[in-house]
Amino acid sequence: MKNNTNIENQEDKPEKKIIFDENSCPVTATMKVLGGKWKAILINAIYHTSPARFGELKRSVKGITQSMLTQQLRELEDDGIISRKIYAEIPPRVEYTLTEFGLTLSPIILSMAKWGKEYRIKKQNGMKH
Amino acid sequence: MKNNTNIENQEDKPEKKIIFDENSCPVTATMKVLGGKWKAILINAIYHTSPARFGELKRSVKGITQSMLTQQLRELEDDGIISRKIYAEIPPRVEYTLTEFGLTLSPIILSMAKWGKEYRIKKQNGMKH
DNA sequence: AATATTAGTATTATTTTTCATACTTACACA
DNA sequence: TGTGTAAGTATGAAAAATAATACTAATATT
Repeated sequence: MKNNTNIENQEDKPEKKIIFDENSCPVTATMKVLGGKWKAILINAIYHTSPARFGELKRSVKGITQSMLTQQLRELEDDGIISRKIYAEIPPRVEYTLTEFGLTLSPIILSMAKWGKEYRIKKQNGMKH
Repeated sequence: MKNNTNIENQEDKPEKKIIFDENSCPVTATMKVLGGKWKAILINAIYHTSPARFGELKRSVKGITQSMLTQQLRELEDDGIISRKIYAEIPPRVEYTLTEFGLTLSPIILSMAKWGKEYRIKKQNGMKH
């Protein structure tokens, strides 16, 4: 009786047959909105500096390119997270704010910020596990 | 006084000069651990079926390939989120569980699951905003 | 008349992620 | 002797994400 193909084991550990599907997992759904290299930091930035102008975000979010910024802001807008207000001025002025729905992300953003800080500390201390 | 380059406006809306840096934003740090196509659903799956065997995950997480599964599990292990227990049996048996540190992700996972569900509803209803 | 300003767009490259496929190991069982 | 099993590795191809660069509009200021 050296291996696990015996009846005892098979009966002791029946397989749990829950299915996890990309298209129905609510955590994955959230990740589709917050995922990628820039969404989280952008939401965080707008959360802290709202209303945020385009150029202001371009300067404050280090490393982002103009085209990425435009693209990511559009996607967040399409997802109903932020709103875009255009002022009919020259040169143009556009202000971004979190929508009411976007603000419902707050618990996620806050818990992620908290966790991220502790993860940093753990990494600094050598990640002994 | 048609545009915003007048003194009044410049004084009314001074630029907030907070800097958001990829490498120091704690939200981005968390995203590096949870991001990508499979991490969130995997954590969720292990969270619900722990201890989870490799082949069990391969069958329950729909669409994931064997090599992706291996790779993502290794990264989660390297990040201290999950632990891998190998049983010296033939055929092999390997069980994955969330570590104590991995369990500290629970508030994030739970708030993301909750939000994801509401987002789905909003999308179904046509996303009027 | 030339230059600066803001918030973009368009296009092409490069990098990163993900996928598909074939291969491996050690033993049990037919 | 050959086949099945679980948990992988290795390799190259394809797809997706991100970056780099150049361009635009309308007006104000110099």
